Amino acid sequence: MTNPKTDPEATQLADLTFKLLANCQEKEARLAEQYGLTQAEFRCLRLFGTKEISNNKHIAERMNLSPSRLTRIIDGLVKKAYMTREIDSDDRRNMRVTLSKQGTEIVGRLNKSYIGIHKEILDEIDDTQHAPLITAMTHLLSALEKWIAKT
Amino acid sequence: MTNPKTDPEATQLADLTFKLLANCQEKEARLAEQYGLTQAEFRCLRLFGTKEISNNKHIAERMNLSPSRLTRIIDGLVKKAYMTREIDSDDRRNMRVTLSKQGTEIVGRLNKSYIGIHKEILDEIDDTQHAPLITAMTHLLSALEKWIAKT
DNA sequence: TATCGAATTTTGCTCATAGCAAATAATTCA
DNA sequence: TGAATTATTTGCTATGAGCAAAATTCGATA
Repeated sequence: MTNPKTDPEATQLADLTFKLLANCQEKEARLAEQYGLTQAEFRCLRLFGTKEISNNKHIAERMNLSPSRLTRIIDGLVKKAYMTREIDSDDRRNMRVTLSKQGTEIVGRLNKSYIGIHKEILDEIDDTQHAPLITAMTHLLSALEKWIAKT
Repeated sequence: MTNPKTDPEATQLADLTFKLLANCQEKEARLAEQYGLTQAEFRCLRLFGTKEISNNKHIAERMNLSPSRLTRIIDGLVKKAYMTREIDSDDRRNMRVTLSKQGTEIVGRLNKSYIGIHKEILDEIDDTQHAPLITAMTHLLSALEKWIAKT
């Protein structure tokens, strides 16, 4: 194993992810604002996608937030009429959370914008680099997930 | 130009950056906690590096935060004895912010850890993929910065 | 040189974000 | 049935962050 202190690749990667993090945060903040959403609401809607995820707790786990926090985020989305909340008749402890008509509509537009941004970004990069970029980042993501899991 | 609605590369990239963002945030949060720092303090120290950046306002701009917020972040770092703050004799309006001895020491350890994590991540990825990963991500970062600048 | 305007930091206030613990309601199991 | 468990919500509290005003200093100009 080489000396970690002077490993130039690891140093470069560290620098890249640090800067990417800041820039991606900025990107999401701007997009959320365009749609009149808070960042948490944005994340929640995008994570929700079109699939119906049953309960509060499940979404909270996926978003890495406490259930109580999630209650209030969904409060906001219900107030904005993007989501509806009703008692699950199979298990009356659960709240069945679903997208409203306006909800699916905005998620559609929002995903289109989000993808559009990445299309613009890809346009700035040489075509031959697209596939390597995707595979490289897929590897990076899975390695990162592994690192987080083992901590 | 192809149809953005169904562009599979842009869709994949969108998904990847969305997930990477969440995971990188988590990674930074854990590392900051290990060192008894808040995330803002962590970012500030890492951005500061070993170089001496003169004033409050300059750091605030780099960190994309308001000067008043920065004042309090540096308050914390001064309280933890990682930084010192003194009036700039050239322009007495400025506060000259510098790392203390313990500050340089912790920044060194912290950078080493940060790089170490990325070394662990690289270890999970095939050697031949390292260089492509770095170049691809460099392109991604510059394209992303360009997108943000033009918004 | 005296004064007015601009720049830098700090402080007080306010609001958003987020978790914890208690309360409530519903289910499961002994 | 009754005790333990699970899901959600509510009250409280702490932290994160910006805005506006105050204090200090600098610079330019009349």
